Amino acid sequence: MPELPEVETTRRGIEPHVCGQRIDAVILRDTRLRWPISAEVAGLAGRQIEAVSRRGKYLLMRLDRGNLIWHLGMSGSMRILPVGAAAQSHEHVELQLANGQALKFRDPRRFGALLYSEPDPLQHRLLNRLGPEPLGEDFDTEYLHRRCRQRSAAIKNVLMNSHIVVGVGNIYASEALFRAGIRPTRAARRISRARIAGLVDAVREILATAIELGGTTLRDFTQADGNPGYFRHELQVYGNTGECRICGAPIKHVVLGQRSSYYCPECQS
DNA sequence: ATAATAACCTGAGGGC
DNA sequence: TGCCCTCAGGTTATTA
Repeated sequence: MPELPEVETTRRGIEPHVCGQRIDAVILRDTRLRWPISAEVAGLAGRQIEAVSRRGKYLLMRLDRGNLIWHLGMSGSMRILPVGAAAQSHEHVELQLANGQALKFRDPRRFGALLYSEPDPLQHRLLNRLGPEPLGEDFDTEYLHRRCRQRSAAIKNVLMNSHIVVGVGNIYASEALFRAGIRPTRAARRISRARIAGLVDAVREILATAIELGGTTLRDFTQADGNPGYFRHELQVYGNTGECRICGAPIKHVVLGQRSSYYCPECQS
């Protein structure tokens, strides 16, 4: 479920509650995530959480010794609730903190992950080859144009490739391409530099706005306080089985790289 | 190296 | 009500 805006929303939601807190207890109800949760995680009681950051769709917690690397997968979410609150279904991990609050990780499909890394988590094999942050300076026209230049793959698949740029998932890829006026099926190498420039702007604007609105809630995503994200109301094409909000043409639905994709055949070429 | 495909898992919703 | 099917915000591993 969560793309960059949802992960950033989660980060901002939990940070004030967990930063500087000692972990009193770790409760592992189900360790069968994308990768099994290692025994080291079970022994983290007594450590202190010093910082919560994000790299792409990964949430990183720096402890006084070691680091936690979280991924929300397709259906993961985090909540802050008082210690003792009844556990929901699929609430696989709970960190009970010295302030009486608990960080709860819920993930019905278990595509998420919780990894422990003693060294710098950015050097972890899952993170060390990620592309630039879309809201950072390294993601610019020159960069994206270079990465697209030789590629015959559809631009939407390129945008969703975390080794090219992180954080852009199925919803925001469709929305950014609509905003940029580019069909998701277009071969990346067939897009002019000028239109790539527009795409870079579109990606940045869409993601920034989505963060401001607390992400997109379609089904089960919630912010850490339980509220939904409100970007859903801003969606132009994703999940739109009706007409283009700009020109009225019927929105097209195609499958690209096994993922549903939506575009306006009039506004996007 | 790049591109396409299968795989991981549960739940919701539609059709019958 | 219940069964069967399809689909869902992600990513890795495997194969051409």
